Amino acid sequence: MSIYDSLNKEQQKAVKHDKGPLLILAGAGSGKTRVLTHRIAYLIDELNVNPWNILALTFTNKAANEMRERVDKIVGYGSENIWVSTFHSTCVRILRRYIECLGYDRSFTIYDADDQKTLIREICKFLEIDTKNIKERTLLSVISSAKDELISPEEYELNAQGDFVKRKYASVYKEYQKRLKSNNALDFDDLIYKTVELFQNNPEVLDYYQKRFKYIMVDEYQDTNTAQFRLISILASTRNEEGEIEHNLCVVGDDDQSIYKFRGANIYNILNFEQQFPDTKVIKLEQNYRSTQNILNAANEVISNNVGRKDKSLWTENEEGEPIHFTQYDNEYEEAENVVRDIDRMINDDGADYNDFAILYRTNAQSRIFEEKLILKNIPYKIVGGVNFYQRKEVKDLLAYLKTIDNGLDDIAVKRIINIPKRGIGLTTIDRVTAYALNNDISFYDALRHAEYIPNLGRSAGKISSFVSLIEVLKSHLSSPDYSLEDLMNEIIEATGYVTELEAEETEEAQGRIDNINELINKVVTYEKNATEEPTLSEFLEEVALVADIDSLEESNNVVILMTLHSAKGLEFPYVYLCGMEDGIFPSYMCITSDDPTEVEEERRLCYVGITRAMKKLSLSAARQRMVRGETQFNKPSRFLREIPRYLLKQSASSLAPRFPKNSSMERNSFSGSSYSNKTMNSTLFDKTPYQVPKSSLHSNPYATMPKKQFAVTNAEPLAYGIGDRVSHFKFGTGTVSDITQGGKDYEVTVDFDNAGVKKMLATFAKLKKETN
DNA sequence: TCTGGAAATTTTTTT
DNA sequence: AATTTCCAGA
Repeated sequence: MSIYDSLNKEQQKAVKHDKGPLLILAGAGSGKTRVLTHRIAYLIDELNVNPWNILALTFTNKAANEMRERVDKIVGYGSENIWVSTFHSTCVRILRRYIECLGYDRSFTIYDADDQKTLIREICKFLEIDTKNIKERTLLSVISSAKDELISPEEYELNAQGDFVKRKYASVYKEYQKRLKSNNALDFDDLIYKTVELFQNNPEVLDYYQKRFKYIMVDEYQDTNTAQFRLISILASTRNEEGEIEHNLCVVGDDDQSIYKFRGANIYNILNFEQQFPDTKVIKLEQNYRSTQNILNAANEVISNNVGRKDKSLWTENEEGEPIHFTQYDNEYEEAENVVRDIDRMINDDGADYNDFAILYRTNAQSRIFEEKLILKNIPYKIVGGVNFYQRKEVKDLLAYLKTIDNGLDDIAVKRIINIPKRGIGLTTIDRVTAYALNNDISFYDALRHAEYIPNLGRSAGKISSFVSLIEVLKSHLSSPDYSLEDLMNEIIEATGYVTELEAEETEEAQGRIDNINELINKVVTYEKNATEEPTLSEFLEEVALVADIDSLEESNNVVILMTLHSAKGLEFPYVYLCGMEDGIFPSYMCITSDDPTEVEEERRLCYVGITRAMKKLSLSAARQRMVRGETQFNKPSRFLREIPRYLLKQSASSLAPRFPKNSSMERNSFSGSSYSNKTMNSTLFDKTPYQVPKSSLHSNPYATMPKKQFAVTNAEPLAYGIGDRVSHFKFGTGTVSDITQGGKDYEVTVDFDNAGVKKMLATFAKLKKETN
């Protein structure tokens, strides 16, 4: 049997595509990652493509790691040479090698949103811009969009001629870019922008990567922005032996799941792909292996209200399943309490696991109430998103020390820690040093080193010089051979008394901060242990800069997951609670009041994403009354609820106050009223309730039934070896089988190889032979 | 230079 | 409601 037999017809077509541009329109749950990984395997095993010539791009580390893991399992040989990584890491890797061509130093640092804001604030002060009139975040978003569109500061300035405000923006953008460069720093957008610039200005560098990446694959293509599009298209324009331009570019995406417009994503990248790349082959994957028919029908109906989308419709062989539940509660507390109670009941009565559940919402702020109720019920949970670990004050402080040691040009980092802990170096002193640095065209840190020559510093000069010598001592220790990054971290904590100070506080909050610091030390240790080459401070800081919150989500953790709809993309859960379904919350107030109708369409796509996360049961809820930023709001049920056909919905009465919106019959369930009538308990929102709850397999583990359906293939033959047996692999040599588990259609075998370490692989592809002696 | 309390501000989503 | 910024006083 072949590994491709388990794929459906369309999936096979995509996998077996040879050369030229390929657009795979993959609906939610249609097995796109399977297609991507199998296509990589096919290229290598059947078309003899060198693994070294393959580049696979994703948006999150999580997606990249998953793809890497799955590719490792099915590709026979050389899978470690395939370049699987995120856009941002890929660009960093390229820039670390060649950024000197652009006049930056190779040890550049990466600025996060916080650093950007600090920098913008400094610039506003410098250019005497009143931040009451022009907000920092406006400036940041203007600059970010410009970079996403590959518009340089000079070009922006040219286009801003007649417009006073735009000219201001232009001056800030110009200064911002100038300072980033003198700080030897790049922001997130720069990573892409500068790589494109590098390729455009240095044909020999471009040529190298074009020859290397002969086959390029892009996941979540609908989320790419203009800069990323340019990056991909330049890279993918290679010449074949006959000297013709060839685009061996395979993109996978779903225009209906494009939800990152605010981040610069350009939906026309996917909508116009066929025009951009003539001779594109288009393959649609419409069979869904994830959800019940009811869930898919609801999703299809909702998304059909959008115009200007590629026509497609998901279908499934799965059962009809439960109806979609909707409950309107009196307020957000009741909503949270009942959702949590429902989860608790299903865990106790139906044998569901914690990680079968996801609570999804539009904004991070909605998570808190759920968190409180989960704690009350003693249910383990994890909140994805919100304040990232690396954004915590204590973590940022310590990282700023590391950055200062690593790249003395990073003024933002130096200024952050110069008075942490308190050294009696205040704003006045910092301003004087900054002015000196500016006048002499040196970095802030270099100015500190010359503190004795700076006028009017007074007693501060001595304080500064002791700070400088602290940093210099740490630097010199780091350059000695036996000194690890862990040692450096500990010495920083020791020298600054950071933890001691927190311990003295004796509060729970301080203890939490100490825990975070210990966690950071763990990350350093893990990094050093796993580093493939000599661990460096730069590389550690880079790894830290590019993590997303979703990356740390381990499927093995048996906890209830709480996150925003945005974070949920790409994931699936048996039971999904989609909360806060109210006009003004979801869709958001901003987009309802906007005169741009495409904004509601983007929210609708977000709704589509949310609905299609659910495998077995989807529960929707809304609150009549909700406190938002200290103000009580009375919201109507979301307009998206009206777009779900009533026969798919089952409305339950909220536990305390069984009240229903007024005109609840005749037209397609209209939730128009903000006043309520006193209908009886038994009435529903709709004029008929034809729904019968099917006797579905609620009690069984959903993961056990789904994958079997997905791969309708007979089980693999019994294995010729068992746990403890000695086996041999054509590449990894001999080893001992340490574990065998039944996964889907195949056995997953864990082998502890004598020379290659522990590997997990699928029995069918591993072709292990039992050692007879 | 540092502190605490009052006042202002939050506008979705995030690699 | 919660967080950040502002400002007077020590």
